[in-house]
Amino acid sequence: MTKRLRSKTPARTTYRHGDLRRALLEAGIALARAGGPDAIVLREATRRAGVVPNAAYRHFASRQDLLEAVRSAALSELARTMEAEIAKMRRGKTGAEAARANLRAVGTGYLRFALSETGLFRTAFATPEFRGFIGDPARSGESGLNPFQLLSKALDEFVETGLLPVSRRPAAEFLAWSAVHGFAMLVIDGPLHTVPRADIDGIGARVIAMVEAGL
Amino acid sequence: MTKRLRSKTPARTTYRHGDLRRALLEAGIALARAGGPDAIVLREATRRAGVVPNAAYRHFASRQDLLEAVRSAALSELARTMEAEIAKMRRGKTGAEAARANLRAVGTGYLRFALSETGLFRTAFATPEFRGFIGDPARSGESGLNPFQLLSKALDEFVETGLLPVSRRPAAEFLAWSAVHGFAMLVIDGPLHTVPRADIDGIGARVIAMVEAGL
DNA sequence: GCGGTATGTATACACCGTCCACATACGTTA
DNA sequence: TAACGTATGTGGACGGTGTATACATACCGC
Repeated sequence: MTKRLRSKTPARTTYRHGDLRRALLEAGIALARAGGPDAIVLREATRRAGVVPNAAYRHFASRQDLLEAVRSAALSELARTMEAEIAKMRRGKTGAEAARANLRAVGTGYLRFALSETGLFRTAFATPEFRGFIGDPARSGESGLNPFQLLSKALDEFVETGLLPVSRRPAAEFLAWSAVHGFAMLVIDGPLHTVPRADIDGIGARVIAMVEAGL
Repeated sequence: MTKRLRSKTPARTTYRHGDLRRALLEAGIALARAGGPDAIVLREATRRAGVVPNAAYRHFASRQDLLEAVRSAALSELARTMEAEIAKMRRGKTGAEAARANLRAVGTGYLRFALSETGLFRTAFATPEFRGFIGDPARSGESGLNPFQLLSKALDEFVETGLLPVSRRPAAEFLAWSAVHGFAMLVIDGPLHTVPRADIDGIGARVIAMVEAGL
């Protein structure tokens, strides 16, 4: 377990930092990106900000509090990745065709983020603190919707275009989410970990197809 | 974060312990059961075994190594829970009906374990070390099959009884597993965390139905 | 009965999160 | 403009962790 911990900003001329909270948050995000939630270590974040360990406590109540802030940022970035995928896949489609493309985009965007930003993705789901998950602007994308809400919207459209009977709409989010989230987990640190990316994409597409067919 | 760490066996009359490896493993299992993978702390395990911290290194190369051993035990117990569910649900059924019951039992057994032994379940999937997952007797139930193999067998039966076309058999494990595993995750430390158990069981049944319909 | 090896002990190190007391600079108000 | 209160960063300490290295003890095969 070799650790290579170095300061980005070893010495500061001013006594005050300027924007330490943001600096710590960004250090935390960088750590999470590289190593997941466990890699977010307070002392290292302060080191990178060029500040003494305890300075962090002026801006975050605890390590957990910093982690929570990083988590919000990760969820927000996830939402943006999903939005980008939606915009791309939906182009030029209408009605049921658009609804299908939309739901697929939600799934593939989710997986794209999970597989490319593994550390942040794992951080985003590293704690049971989901209270306030719905409707927190800090966790949303540019549309103002968080990942969960993007999925909900896609499913609403499924009902509107007659692809899903109203009777099966309730809790449908969780069916779809379960499949895609579980798949991501199995790839990230499960039995699919060593499978080549091309195969992963193929199986991922089948997972999304399963959701469409089985919802 | 109050910690109540006490020795089970504070003083030993003999210099040798007798079966320290087992004692450490069982302490590790107890810790994991109560608090998940992060709760497995080497020093506490040795404390419970009534032994000095470094004694652990005679039996486990590192904390990670102990964690790995606990993980195997957890997977084994998961397999046994699934086997019990299979035996229960399959009773008196044959052919396609038995195959369906079998697959459902695999899913519900998995969920039963995930929701009742949360700490062990989270430990079972706490690391990307899935090399050797398939076919390790230490991770199997009484049938000699591990959780993955139990699922595979259930899907084979789906093909044999004509419930699933051979063309869609490859990698079907991962589709089914994704859905159920993801659902478990969303319940354990996701947005379904606060939903009452009765509702969870209902949605869980729909997840399994989705798999059957969409496979 | 002896010697080697397996097992447990003692001591120490670096790292972590966090508490407390202190120092410095900034903003407000007189 | 000077004084002061408050926000922010520092210094030092404590108990916790995993783990390395050197030493002590007991068991086992000859």
